[in-house]
Amino acid sequence: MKVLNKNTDYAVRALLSLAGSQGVYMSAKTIATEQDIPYQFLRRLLQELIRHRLVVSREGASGGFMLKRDPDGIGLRELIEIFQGPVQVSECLFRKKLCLNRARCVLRHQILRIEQVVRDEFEKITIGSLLRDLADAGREHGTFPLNHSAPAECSHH
Amino acid sequence: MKVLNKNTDYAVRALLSLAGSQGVYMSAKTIATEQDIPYQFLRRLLQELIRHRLVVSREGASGGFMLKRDPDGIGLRELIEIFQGPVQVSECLFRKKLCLNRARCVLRHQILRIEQVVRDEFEKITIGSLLRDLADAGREHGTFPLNHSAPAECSHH
DNA sequence: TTAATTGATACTAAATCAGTATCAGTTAGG
DNA sequence: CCTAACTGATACTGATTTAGTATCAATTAA
Repeated sequence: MKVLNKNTDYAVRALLSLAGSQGVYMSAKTIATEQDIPYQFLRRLLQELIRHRLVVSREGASGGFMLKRDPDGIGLRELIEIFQGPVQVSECLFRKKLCLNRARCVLRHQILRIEQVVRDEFEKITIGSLLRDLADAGREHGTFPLNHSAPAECSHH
Repeated sequence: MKVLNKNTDYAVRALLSLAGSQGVYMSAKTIATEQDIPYQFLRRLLQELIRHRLVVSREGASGGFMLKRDPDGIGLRELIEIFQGPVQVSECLFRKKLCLNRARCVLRHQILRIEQVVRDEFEKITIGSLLRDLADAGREHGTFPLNHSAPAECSHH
């Protein structure tokens, strides 16, 4: 059971880059390099983030992307819902009103409870909180957060 | 984000049927009819449950399947791990020791915490607990739990 | 003018998901 | 001893999702 797909995963990292350089436009190429995300893939994600009004863009040379919303207001839950649809445990059985026989749908309220727990947990984790963690980790190691010169170690197999 | 796939989903329901008729062998056909699960699909799931020693089988005419373990000891977590692999949030980034640079893996400990929460929640839900809920729901409505004559309403689209 | 950039799509390969089909071996009961 | 009802094992299929690539047009700073 893998919870986050590449879309969400990359989106989180892209937003961390953007949150780390607020006020200036950052190009997709820069983000892609910094976070080791496939360039064209990233561009689609950014368009999606624009559609959801999390970031804004400026076209043309020296254009790029900038975070529009407060990093503390962007939770993992929202990103998951954008890129992977609503958090739900089992679609066919417990949704869709197919199971009119309540005795057959006994799992349902348990499942709904878990869905709520999962949503709440992901809601707690925001781009802002992650960025602070990242800054702390950087301080511990005497490096700047989101150090641009850091090697891209998360390469693909 | 869909948490349970059909495998897990059907497995839970099959185990509920088996737990509801402990001590006797129940054929795949009976379970399939009772829970409205595609017959051949179900047979593969049952083989998998045998391999994991959750159920035992008897071959030949009037053969079938029987629950081997205590229903209270079979949690959703175990079933998810059998049919969907270990509960993990994001494979590539935070696993596999690829991210040696700790500053780049800041999400990791947050993610691990969520993974634990999710595992714990699914652990709490067992075949035994579900069966009791089901019996309660049945009593409320004046029907027997897992009533064999109940119509199969969860048909597929 | 041009090089760097975003906007918008179209395309592909591989993996996973959900389901079907087949054949061999086993067993209870007539 | 036959046969019908089973399980065991495995191969196959079509649809969908996932992850990634490619292309072309429009915009803008220098």
